[in-house]
Amino acid sequence: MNYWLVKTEPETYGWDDLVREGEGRWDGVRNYQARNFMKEMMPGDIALVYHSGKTREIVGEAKVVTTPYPDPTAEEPDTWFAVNLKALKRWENPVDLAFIKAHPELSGMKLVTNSRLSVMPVSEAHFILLQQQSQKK
DNA sequence: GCCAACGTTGGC
DNA sequence: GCCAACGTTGGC
Repeated sequence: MNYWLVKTEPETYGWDDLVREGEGRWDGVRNYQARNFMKEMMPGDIALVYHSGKTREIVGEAKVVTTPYPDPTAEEPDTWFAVNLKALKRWENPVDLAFIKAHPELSGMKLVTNSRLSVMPVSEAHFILLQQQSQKK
């Protein structure tokens, strides 16, 4: 079981859209590095959902429910991939980018060191820390 | 709105 | 294969 972080602009497709759809297709990734990570996803993996743009924060956890499959929205569907995600839990207290940057434990996250990557692995240690933070008042 | 960082494209 | 030009992402 692996942990991931996926980024999205909530104006385009965000947490609320995922909740509304129940199971949503995470598509549109057009970056090779992100694509390569996505291809490693397995059903049962957990993906943190991060909103970029006006607010910059991890808003909740979703579960990967399919293996990666060709992205139907791509012109070359053999090149790009999608997975389906199911919203698991909205975080009571979203963890924002400023917090992550300010904490030495977390400041090595790819979210900080490679700010343009839209799909990235998250270590279990980081995941646990982030989850604990989201449960604090 | 600006700009830094990064990725891609295309001329040579 | 190099690199300048350009486009995009995303934080500020």
